[in-house]
Amino acid sequence: MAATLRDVAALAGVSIKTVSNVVHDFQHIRPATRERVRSAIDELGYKPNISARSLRSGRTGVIGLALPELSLSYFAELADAIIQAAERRHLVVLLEQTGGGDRDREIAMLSSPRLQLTDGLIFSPLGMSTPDAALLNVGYPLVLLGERVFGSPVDHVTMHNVEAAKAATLHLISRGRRRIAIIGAHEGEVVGSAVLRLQGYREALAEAGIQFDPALIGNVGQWHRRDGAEAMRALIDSGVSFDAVFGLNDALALGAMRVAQVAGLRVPEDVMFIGFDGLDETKYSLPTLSTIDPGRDEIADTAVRLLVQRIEEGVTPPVPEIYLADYTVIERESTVG
Amino acid sequence: MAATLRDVAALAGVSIKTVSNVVHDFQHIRPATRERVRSAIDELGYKPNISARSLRSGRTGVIGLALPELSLSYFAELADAIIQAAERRHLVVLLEQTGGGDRDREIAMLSSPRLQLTDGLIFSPLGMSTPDAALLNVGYPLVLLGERVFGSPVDHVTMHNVEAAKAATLHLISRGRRRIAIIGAHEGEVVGSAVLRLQGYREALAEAGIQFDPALIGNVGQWHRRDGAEAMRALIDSGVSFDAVFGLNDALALGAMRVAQVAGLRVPEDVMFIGFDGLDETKYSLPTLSTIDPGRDEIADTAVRLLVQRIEEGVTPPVPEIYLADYTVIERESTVG
DNA sequence: TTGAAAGCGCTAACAT
DNA sequence: ATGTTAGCGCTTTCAA
Repeated sequence: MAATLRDVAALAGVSIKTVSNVVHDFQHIRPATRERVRSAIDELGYKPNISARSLRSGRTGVIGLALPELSLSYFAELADAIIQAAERRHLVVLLEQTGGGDRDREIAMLSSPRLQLTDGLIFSPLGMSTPDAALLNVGYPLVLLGERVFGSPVDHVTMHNVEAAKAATLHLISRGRRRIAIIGAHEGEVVGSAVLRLQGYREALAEAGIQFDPALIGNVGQWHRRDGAEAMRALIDSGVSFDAVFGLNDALALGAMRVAQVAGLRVPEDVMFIGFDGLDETKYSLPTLSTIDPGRDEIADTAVRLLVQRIEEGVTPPVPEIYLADYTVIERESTVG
Repeated sequence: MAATLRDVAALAGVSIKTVSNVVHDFQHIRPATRERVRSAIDELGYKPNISARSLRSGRTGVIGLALPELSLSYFAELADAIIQAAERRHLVVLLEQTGGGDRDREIAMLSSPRLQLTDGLIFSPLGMSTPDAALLNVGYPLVLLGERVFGSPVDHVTMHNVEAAKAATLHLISRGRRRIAIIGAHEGEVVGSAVLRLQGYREALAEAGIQFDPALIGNVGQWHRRDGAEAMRALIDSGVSFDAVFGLNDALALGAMRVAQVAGLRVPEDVMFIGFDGLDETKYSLPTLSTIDPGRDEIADTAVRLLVQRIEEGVTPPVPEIYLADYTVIERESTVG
């Protein structure tokens, strides 16, 4: 059986309060006492019982992270960053997967009893959308990620999607490209990353005085590498001419770039490619892929910081904070020259 | 403030024991009573306090998962599978990253107080090795993954590395290839996946009567896509002739295949490729990559099952169980023809 | 079939 | 500077 405060107190010949004081590094402890307690702790291998502590204090030191699925590299890297950010604040992360955009599962997760021993939740939905905003009014600290839900009553950490997509497009334009294809549009959607990034693309075209050509828009189902490959194949087969491709995320761009090369197109000479997400993988592709770093570490760090803040305040604030991370255009071989 | 058992009991006009009985679906409750309690629970939105429950019962319903880093796709997919397997058993997963093979951090993690509120741990080391086996004799239920540590006193779930690598090599041989290059050897290492898989390769060659040629062995530092690309470049530059490549993991194979294609080699006509891990990504590469499915879901499921078993037994068994998952050769475009 | 009550290990208010 | 003590919300004997 594990040692308790009481055991340590008995061995050190003091009260449990004194032991507790030592454990918590309180003032006003005689050095000799502290020493005696310390060695008793070591001798018994005492470790505080977190369940008891959190029953008492109402805090567990655990935060929840709910995201679609780790098999999607973007979310794996996001989880990586969030776990590291949490660790810096001495928090540990309980990870739940909601599946690839299943709205009902996402909503159910918000009231899952499994989150009971969590002090708060960082939530990255993929299926919910703005009309569901009110559902985020849960009774515990919650920080929202992503671009599916806006106007919710909780803190929201997201990125400058429109501006970043515009910057990506302008980057291609600055390289002299005018026939810029899009890979990854979601036909008919009105919310989410695809819509925002497509908007950024159109703004860039408008600014450069290039006419928008619907024939250059490649629609996809999901945002996996395969979808990018398929869309690229369709684009090539359609016979439309293009000299650059903006993949709305890196997986799409990588899949598309692959197909283009196999079809005999040279990158970047014939076609330039840029992606979006700043995946680690883009550093290792051939050629290396230009992309938008959406500030993942900053997003992770801010999300944890805001969550901790809300946890410590104890009450949901009247005005939720919206944080937009800085983005960076990362120029690599796929757009050089 | 959240409702407690006491609140529910008061509203339903019964004792807390009765409420507890209803919550736990015990027998011998008059239907009318049950109903009254049920509606009180609904009315108050009662949810059991897990901290209190686990203080009392000694269980939290949380298991720990410690692995190197989610940025490595293999571990992201493993985590995905383990979280799903845990969910099936109504367990939730607390995820810790030990970093990319940092032995000291791995060892420190084993006695981390952050694991306190965990019923047990699934541990996948990358830096520790067999001499450290005794360190796994921790005081709580532990299941070991991977091929870094053998002979430890705990349950171990791993795979038929040698046999699977042999099967991969034989697959290439059965396709008529004789000059099979290896990408991913770790020079000088005596423990771990690289050693075992290289052994399988050599056994296959021996069985087929093909002489081992050290010039075909590509050494790498890590097992990332980039390392595979670099090793491939070196191999091509060396001028050695080869008609097939066995990447010791999928990332290596993908990186290598890329370089080979850019160098003008046709896959599979000139060079066949096979990887190892069964990453989701191998389904979407061009060409799709043959690989070894090491039974990831089976590994995940077994690890969770064994852990639950140990948690329920309460004591470490005298004889640890070693479970070897089944592997499958997945034949794709990169080895067809 | 239900109730009363002890106590899991800890924190913190209060006492000395 | 240190000790005493009342609960946090739950599970679980034991009793009724």
